[in-house]
Amino acid sequence: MEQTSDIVAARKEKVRELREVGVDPYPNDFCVTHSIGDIAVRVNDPGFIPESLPAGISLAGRVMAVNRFGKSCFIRFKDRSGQLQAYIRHDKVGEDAYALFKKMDIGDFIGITGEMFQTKTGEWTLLADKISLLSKSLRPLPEKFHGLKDPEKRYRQRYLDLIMNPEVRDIFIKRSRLIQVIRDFLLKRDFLEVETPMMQTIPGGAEARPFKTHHNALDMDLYLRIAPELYLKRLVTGGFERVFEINRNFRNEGISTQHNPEFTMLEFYQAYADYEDFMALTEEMFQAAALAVTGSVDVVYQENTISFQSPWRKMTMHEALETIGGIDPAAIHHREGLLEAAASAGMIFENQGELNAMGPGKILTKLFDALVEPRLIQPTFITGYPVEVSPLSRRSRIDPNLTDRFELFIAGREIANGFSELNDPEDQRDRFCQQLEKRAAGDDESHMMDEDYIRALEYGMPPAAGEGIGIDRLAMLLTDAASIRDVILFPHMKPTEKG
RNA sequence: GGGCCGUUAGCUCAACCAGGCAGAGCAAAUGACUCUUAAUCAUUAGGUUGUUGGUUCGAUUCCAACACGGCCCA
Repeated sequence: MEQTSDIVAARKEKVRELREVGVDPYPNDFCVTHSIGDIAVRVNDPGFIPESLPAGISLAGRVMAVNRFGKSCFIRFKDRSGQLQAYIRHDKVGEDAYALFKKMDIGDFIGITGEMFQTKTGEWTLLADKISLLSKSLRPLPEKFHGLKDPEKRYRQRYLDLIMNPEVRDIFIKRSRLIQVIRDFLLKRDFLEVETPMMQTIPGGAEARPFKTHHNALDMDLYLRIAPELYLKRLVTGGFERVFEINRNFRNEGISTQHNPEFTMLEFYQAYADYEDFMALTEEMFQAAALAVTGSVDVVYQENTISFQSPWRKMTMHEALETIGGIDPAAIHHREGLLEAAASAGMIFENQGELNAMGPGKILTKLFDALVEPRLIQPTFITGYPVEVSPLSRRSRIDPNLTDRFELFIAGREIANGFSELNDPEDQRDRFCQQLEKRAAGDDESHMMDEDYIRALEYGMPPAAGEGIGIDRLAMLLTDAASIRDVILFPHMKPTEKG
């Protein structure tokens, strides 16, 4: 039980008094004729003609500020679309209504019916004929000027953050628009939006630790998905040649400014396309998204300006390690050289088991993550990923140790991962077996065997390309957010002692 | 997992270094005020200083552990 402050007690007393005189503090019968933004935009238009307004405007919103005088009062109230000033006069609304109005507080929802007029400073204001309390607020809002700053409180009580901080509200509107643009982009290209299982018996499609849960009636363990990939490719096999899904993935890993345990991923698959087609498609998609969300293909992100203008830089992993990572080309081609390079780069491997499970490909990508990734600021496609770290990707025709795969890096982070899909069921089985060996050697992020997926491939899957894009990270880029928590409405937080 | 920083009134912050009655602004209450917009004026109230211990005559202040959060590193 939280201690009740004097302020809350006083407001509860007001509720009691209102009920006593027959006023419902929580009615639901007020008829709104316009949004506040609708009226605000009209009256602020240079070509506004006052006669164009209808007589009798009814607006509803939350009271954000009050300037009281003896027998009149200015308030500012807002709804989803905007904010407006209203003027309430004792001689206009009547004595009884004005007396009731005196019980209203900042934070209350009210409905006002009246006419627009201009104050002596020229501000268009709603002059109230009639005011109604729509919902009584019992707790005081944070302070009007400094707002709510405490990050913990902002995340835990996001509703307060949204009420007080318009820029936070704006981020989530942009996030919504981003997802809408991506959805439209894919639908226009004949992709079908689908939903696949969140609860899986074999958590596949990525290398990550899953969350485990339990189905009571079936008495069986299930995993929350780490990726939808294998189900989406089953659908490609089933004849849905172009599919996509925008939905949550769950990974049982640490939390940071870049990681939330549940995050939103776009995955899409297209038959008869390859990874090069998808690099081109990705450029187009990101340009459309940047334009729709920020109005430009050049986006300011923290201390950098990111340009989504085509063409984007492309490098192989080897090239990037040599030119950006400063690794000796001779060292790249054998395990010992790579381990030496890793040691001189100050990388520490946690235990011998993990190290034993690592082939040269894994060490290579670890080196890349440490030395190159943070330095890829402008959009860059990295290709030439080793087969060892790409168990679901098609083998390169030129070098069977590499795959037809790319990852996209922007602002020093991985944003997307795409490849031509491996559709040879025998090769896929071998790859899974190699993953099982790594798992046995101590790498618990290795892929599990999925017999049904192989069976699907045995029926024949058309050649296809697939890609996954981290929506939260893309939203961060396009809203200039430093932390993933700033683009997730309710980021994961540990419960407090009091609950 | 490690390092650093933070947690004081509803909110934003002081006071802590060098222990001695815990303050301000906004919000709130009461009063004045029919054009304010961070309104103004007067008065009033509001605190288990994150939790638990320790040192001390005395702890918001010093020490320890813990909880939660932020940033950085792994």
